[in-house]
Amino acid sequence: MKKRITMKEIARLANVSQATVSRVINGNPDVNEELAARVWKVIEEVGYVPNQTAQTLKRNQSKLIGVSVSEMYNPYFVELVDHLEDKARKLGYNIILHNAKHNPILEWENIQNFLTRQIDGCIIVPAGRHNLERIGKLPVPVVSITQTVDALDSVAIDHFKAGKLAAHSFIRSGHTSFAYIGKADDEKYLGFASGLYEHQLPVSAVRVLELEQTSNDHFLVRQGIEKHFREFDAFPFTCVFTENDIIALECIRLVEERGLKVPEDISVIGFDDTLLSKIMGISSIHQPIEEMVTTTLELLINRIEGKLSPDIVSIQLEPTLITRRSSNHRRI
Amino acid sequence: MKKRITMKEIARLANVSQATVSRVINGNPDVNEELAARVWKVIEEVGYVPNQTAQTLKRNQSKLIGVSVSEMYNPYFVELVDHLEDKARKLGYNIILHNAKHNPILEWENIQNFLTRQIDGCIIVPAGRHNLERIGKLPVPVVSITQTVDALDSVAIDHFKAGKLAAHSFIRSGHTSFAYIGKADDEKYLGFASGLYEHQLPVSAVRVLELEQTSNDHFLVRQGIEKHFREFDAFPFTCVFTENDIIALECIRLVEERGLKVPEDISVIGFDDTLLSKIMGISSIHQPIEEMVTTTLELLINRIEGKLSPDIVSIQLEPTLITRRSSNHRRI
DNA sequence: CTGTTAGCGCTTTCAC
DNA sequence: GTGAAAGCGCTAACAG
Repeated sequence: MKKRITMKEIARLANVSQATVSRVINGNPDVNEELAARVWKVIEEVGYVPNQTAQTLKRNQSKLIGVSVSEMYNPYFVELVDHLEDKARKLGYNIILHNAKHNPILEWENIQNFLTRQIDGCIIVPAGRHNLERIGKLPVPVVSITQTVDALDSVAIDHFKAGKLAAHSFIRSGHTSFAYIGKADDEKYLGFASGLYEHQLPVSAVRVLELEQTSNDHFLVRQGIEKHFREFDAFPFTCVFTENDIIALECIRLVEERGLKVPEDISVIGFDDTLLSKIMGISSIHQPIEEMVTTTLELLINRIEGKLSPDIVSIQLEPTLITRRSSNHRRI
Repeated sequence: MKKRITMKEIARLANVSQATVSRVINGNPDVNEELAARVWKVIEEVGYVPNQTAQTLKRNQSKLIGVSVSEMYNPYFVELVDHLEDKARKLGYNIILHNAKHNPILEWENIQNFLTRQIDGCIIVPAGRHNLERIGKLPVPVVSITQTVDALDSVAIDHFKAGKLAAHSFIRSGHTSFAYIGKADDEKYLGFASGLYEHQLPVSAVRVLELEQTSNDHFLVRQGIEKHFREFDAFPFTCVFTENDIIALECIRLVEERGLKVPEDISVIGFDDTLLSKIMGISSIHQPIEEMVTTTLELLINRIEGKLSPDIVSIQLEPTLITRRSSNHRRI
């Protein structure tokens, strides 16, 4: 464990001024080549790395982006974070990650902590709506990812359209009685209902099984679904659209435990197209993660660099339905 | 987007010196209560947050811990990171995360980047052995988590013992022909073989199916296993121990696709006891994540604070076998 | 108890 | 082209 080396030390060893070392490191073109070479040599030899903290203080930019996600149970968010970290690093930024666990108080604390670290910008998967207003007033740009919200720049797929996709697919397969599991005040449910409506199916054709908890812990999700299923002797629907893949997976397991077959008796379409659905052969609405991440970072960095007009930017990407085994069945 | 407020500004507004504001913020007990109240009031009013970058520079400690993981495909590492972040934050530290993707060059770049950010310490899931030597020479303390390595402080379960647990369990269930899927130069394989040896079973009783790639991408894992399976008309073993749960899961799927039953025809024990095994009912070696995380942070922070003798600390925790459906079957 | 001051490591005018 | 010097926001002696 050797001591950290500073620029001053490099300057001394290379027999130049600190200013010159700084110029060399920052690629200032008008430094004598010979000097530059001497400086680089010393830097290599002693393994010097610049102190980014001091740079941050001086330049008033940290090259740090705060990322707040609402949870990590859903592999979808993990993929998101993984790509964000990778892509941001390639753009010269580092990420500082917090998991708000669906807790608005924690979310706000985390954001305060980000501020403390002098982040240049912030990307959030909002944990509810509680903090949105004050998040909009932060001294740094913020982009909401995966959720379109009024007061913030955002990048997300069109959830309404996604819901329609699921509805249309079920209808084309001959289903006439439907279920939706998840939060009902969600665009994707509204889209689903709207998709049915377009085909003259009444809203009453869809049974909403609302889950109490917001967490996507498998065990809790399972309990939540089970509670609804216990009310049925026979299932009053032949297909289920779920808020996410975790719910879809647990739904399928519970259906099968009751001796019914997926997709023959009950078809299922999930949401997010995560590893879970890929592994388990579950049909799912695909979210283009890489595109969302690229778009989000572009937007955020443009904001950081002040290149955008103050109007809120709301980017909606196209959802697609990936059909796999769980809904690959035609009724009648 | 308002401008960031500094301590100087607070001092001006509260009509005190900057030093006093600093004292108030840092909870220095000998400040006049009335003054302190006045300062706090201003802080609240303008929503001031201290600039941790400046603190870092001055105090020469960043309260930042670098975390480098070898991959994120395995949910085990996700859980690890999630707990690390949570626990570290509660101890006053933030985490800066990098995914080395099993790439030693990337791993080293990431560590350099950590240094640049003035991390106080570093926690790594080593991506191979390539960088271990120079990692040991870093100017900050480093703890290896999940893997015991010679040159570094480490916290991990006893993989050798874990392998034995799996072997003993299979033997007790009446198995006499075994397979291991994963890297063969792994302690857990050695333990497995040793467990068989203890019961007078020859090393030849275990068939090693080595996977070429280190990544745990489901698709690649599946391909790797398939390649081995294609060589068999009938499986020359009745039970399989795998390096991790992803391999276990894909193994089970492939066995079932061949029309065989798990656990009746082939029993399977995985490793890590991740969500995957919990959801899918796969027997698995449990790793006590929370305990590992707590222990690791304790160790690292003690090192940071210089409270430990220079000797390398290698902590081995107890593995346990969680038996679920995939190995719950007695032969003959 | 409170204010003044120096300085953490770096960048960036401003002279030379 | 290169060096000297000021200052980013904060903490910690040191005076008073």
